[in-house]
Amino acid sequence: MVSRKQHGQISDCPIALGLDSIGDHWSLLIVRDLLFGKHEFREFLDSDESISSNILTDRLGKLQEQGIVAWRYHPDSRKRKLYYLTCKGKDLIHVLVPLVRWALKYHGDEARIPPAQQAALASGPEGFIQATLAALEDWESAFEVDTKDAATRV
Amino acid sequence: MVSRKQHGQISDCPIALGLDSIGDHWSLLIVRDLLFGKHEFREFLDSDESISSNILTDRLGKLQEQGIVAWRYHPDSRKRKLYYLTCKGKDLIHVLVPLVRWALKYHGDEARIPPAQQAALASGPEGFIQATLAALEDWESAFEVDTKDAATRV
DNA sequence: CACTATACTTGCATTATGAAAGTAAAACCT
DNA sequence: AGGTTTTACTTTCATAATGCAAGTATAGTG
Repeated sequence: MVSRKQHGQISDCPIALGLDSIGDHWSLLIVRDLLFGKHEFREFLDSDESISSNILTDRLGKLQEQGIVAWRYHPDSRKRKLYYLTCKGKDLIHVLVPLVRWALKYHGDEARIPPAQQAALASGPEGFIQATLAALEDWESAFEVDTKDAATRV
Repeated sequence: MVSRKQHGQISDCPIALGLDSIGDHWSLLIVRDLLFGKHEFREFLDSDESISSNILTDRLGKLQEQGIVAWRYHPDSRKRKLYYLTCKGKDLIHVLVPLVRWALKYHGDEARIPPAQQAALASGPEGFIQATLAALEDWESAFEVDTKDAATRV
């Protein structure tokens, strides 16, 4: 195990509490992948940011501990796991979208958005959120996961 | 100098770019302090999270490099610096507020909010943002800082 | 001109990170 | 059935970031 504490519950400020959950370099990027259609270990490894497998394992574990991520076996194979966001995890879209808007406003020249999201984004922040969550719900019913139960399967 | 690169520009995803600016344990907490009336080195040191002075120096430097924070001397003394948020920095309130809402929703039992913010928060997210920014602007005109110029004074 | 306050810096021990290689179990392939 | 491949991790080890304590430089104070 690489590590188990993040920042270590240093204050009762909600911002500090929030950062304690997702305020590291990788957690929000994994949440992003999960929001936009990636669900397997290998898919996260293959993202542009090229996370190491040990860090990915660690962060997936922490996100599960916090009830942000859960998983089930792939229906076709017990050697594949399908990770997905719980309600708590999906709610982070309301943090991610303002972050994207800020980054586009001030670093828009360096930023590039995958074509798949371009269209949804054109409909404004609210439309983008609705479209993204609707796509996730399609996936959830296709794979029969219920994001109401935040329980971690071990 | 403790460090100069954060994550190191690993992809052109706006989320990764945003995290590169503020995705560490301390930067957003400093921005929070600056949003809510703290302006001096010692005040940041005295926050509940008890940041180390070397880390504080480092992060203030990085935030200045990125045009999120600037400073001027205290009118009463050239040995005191007054740090303040640029427009780019103040805009992060639109990221912080959703983060607070998320944390309150899922960690509300552990969270505690200073009385000063309780009232403003009661008027809803938009009212809170307006009240916070209005208070900042009062400070800015009292100390004659112009947050339109993001230039770093050295 | 000593004394204090502010804003850092430095040194050093501890902890986190990252790249590469290794492993265990399931599935697939003659 | 037995070897190979795939998936999801673990382990190892070098490097980088962090955190505490102590030190320094400069401005202002008595």
